[in-house]
Amino acid sequence: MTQKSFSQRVLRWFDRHGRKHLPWQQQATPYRVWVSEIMLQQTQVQTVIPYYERFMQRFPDLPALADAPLDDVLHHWSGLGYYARARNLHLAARQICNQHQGVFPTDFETINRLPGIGRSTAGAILSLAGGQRFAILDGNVKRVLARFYAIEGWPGNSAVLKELWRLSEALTPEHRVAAFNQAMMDLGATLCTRGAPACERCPLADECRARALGSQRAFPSPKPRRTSPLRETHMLMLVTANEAYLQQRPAQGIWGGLWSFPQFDTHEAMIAWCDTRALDSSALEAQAVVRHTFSHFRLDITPYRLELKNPVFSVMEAGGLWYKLRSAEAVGLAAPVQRLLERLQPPTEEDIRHGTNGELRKTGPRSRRA
DNA sequence: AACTCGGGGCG
DNA sequence: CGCCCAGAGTT
Repeated sequence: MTQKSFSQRVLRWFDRHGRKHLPWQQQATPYRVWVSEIMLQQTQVQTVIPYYERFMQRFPDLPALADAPLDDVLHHWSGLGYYARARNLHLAARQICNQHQGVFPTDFETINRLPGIGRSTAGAILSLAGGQRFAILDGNVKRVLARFYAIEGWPGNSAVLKELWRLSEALTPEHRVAAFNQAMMDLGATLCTRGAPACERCPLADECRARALGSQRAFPSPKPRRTSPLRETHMLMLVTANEAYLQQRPAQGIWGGLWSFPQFDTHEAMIAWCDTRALDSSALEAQAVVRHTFSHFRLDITPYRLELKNPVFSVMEAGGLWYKLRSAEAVGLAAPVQRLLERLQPPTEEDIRHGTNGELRKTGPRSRRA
């Protein structure tokens, strides 16, 4: 598709369906666009709007922002997160007032050097507020372009990023740049969404390569995860001669609905749990760490054994059971829990004769949902 | 519970 | 240059 055809389609769509009544689109001065762009880097439009209104009421122009104490700026930012951006905003406002007599620069390089403003934000300010022909490349535009051209690779990779910038530059029209850039962001934010793109309403759909491949969601490629993060947990193995105490995990999340030992982030939390149930936490015996690997992270489990004479009623609560070690109960067990249960199983004389280690090994429950 | 976002800062 | 980070919202 030619640049002209691409931008015509996008602009035509914008005229019919684009957003034209956002607060920063009214009196789109460089200052107002700048503040909106910084807020929108971290938060979606609907959330930003009330913050933006309050911010503009308090800091209506560049001098108002530059003259304000940082604390006041942070106060108006609180709840948005990413407070370093508010600091940069304030710092840049002071720089503009000191070095440019309070007039927002209209030169790309000058704007690009201000703290917190990079290539995309500089382009957005100059195009949306001044109509200058500069391309942008925020997350929305990256997604639209990566799909339309089926660009392989993660956009954090410099070669991929360079290619996306090249495409964005090449597609940016000479005229109506503000509408075009706003339209590209709107397309990404409202139609070409990450999870369920509404291709049937997209003006580019019939030439979109990702759509032709039927794999819109594969673009842009996700960030490659090399070393999965290592997490830690502590499991309490409350055992009698024949039983172990298990709890059913919440239906949602890791090991949803499966049975597991009581689990704690810290050893201290485990001790506190024992103490409130009149269990002798000084008798806890730490066992060898078990490493379990998930698709996205590794989990180091530190098991602690606490031997009891009899099943103790005081630990019982909703979603708990005393698991009979020698009977294959029909409950789903998290994989590492099953391994730990096997270890708990004292070998019978028969096991010793046959060189096996307990009946769970032969007939133990599989990970079937309870 | 993982992923996302643009820019800054690090080695 | 490649990698990680801030942090609240989204999926």
